[in-house]
Amino acid sequence: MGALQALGKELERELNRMMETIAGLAGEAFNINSPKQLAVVLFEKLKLKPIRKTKTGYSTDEDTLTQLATQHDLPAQILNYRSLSKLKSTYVDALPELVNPETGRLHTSLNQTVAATGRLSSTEPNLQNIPVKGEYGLRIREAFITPPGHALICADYSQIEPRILAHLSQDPKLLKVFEQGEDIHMATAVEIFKLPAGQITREMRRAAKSVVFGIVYGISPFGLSQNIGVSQAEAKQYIDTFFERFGSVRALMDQNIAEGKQKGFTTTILGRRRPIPELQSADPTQRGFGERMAVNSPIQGSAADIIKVAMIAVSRRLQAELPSTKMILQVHDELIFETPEHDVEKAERLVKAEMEASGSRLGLSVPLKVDLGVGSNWREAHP
DNA sequence: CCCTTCACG
DNA sequence: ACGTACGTGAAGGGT
Repeated sequence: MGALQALGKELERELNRMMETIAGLAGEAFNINSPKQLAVVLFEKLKLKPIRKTKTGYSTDEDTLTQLATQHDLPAQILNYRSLSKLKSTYVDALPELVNPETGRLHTSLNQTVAATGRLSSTEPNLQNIPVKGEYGLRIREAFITPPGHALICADYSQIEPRILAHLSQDPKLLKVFEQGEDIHMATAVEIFKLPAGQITREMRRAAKSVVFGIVYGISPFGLSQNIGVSQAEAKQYIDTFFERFGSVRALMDQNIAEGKQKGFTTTILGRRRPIPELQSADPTQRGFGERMAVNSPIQGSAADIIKVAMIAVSRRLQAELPSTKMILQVHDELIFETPEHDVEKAERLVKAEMEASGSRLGLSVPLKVDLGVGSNWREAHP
């Protein structure tokens, strides 16, 4: 974690430079970390158009500032400042303080009874939200290193939630995509844009990816339109076409909502229940929340079931066959191991095999696929 | 202590 | 007309 001290100094200098630029653009110095003070500068002093309100005032969140960036130079600078400030306070400054003096390592707590869907959660520190994007994010990951002679192995499930969607819905087209090892987002794009694969652009594939995410989250035309920056009408068209082409998915969503309403809870493939009282609410907004939870919980929760089954199987076999290889973290769809260098190849094979086998153990009708990465730090090891 | 924001899957 | 994509945890501001 010594690397983080140096990074902290660098970020401090960078943040100070940005603070001056921002004060110049704003015409005054103010606390950039205060949404309230920022709102005064943006919406009263500079007279920019507010996008939407929060409970306490005008929003200055990322989405808002991105839109305001077309009117003025300040919002983009604020966004830059915010992202660096976040990394510095939450990770670069905080993590070294939490290193255990006895072991010289970070030890998280994994909570099994917090997340309503059955996922684990991680606290003090949360090691499930360590940055993974951007120059500084990657440098934070580089600070997570192995002892000499050891390596990290990262193993993550590829597209686990869409695979579960295919299994739960038994949609013939989705099942075929995964059985044949096709690209789910390309296949979705082909369907919703009604074009051959050769004519699908990167933009179209990206939009299709958002549609799949949207389905898993309990989609609305508004949410999708916001996410991919098209009109609500266009977003609605994508969704309608998706359901036209993947009819069993709509049937699954309807069934999850109806059953949740009737029983008061939803269920995962291992029988874990999530109560959803909102489904019985008279308030349409609350009911909407409930319906999205009813769609998402069986999917997110079944993914949690699968990785937990895999963790038990992997840990059993490691103890018996490669006792020096340790499972050190779970991040929802990925497992991270520390292993002596001479065991890397055996450990990789064992981990991949057991993680992929947990799908068939639970009777999944689609294959699971695990990607592997190896390295001496967390950045290198990330697949 | 609540609110807002933002890091991850 | 209104609010509107799922699940978390941590930091900082402000009351």
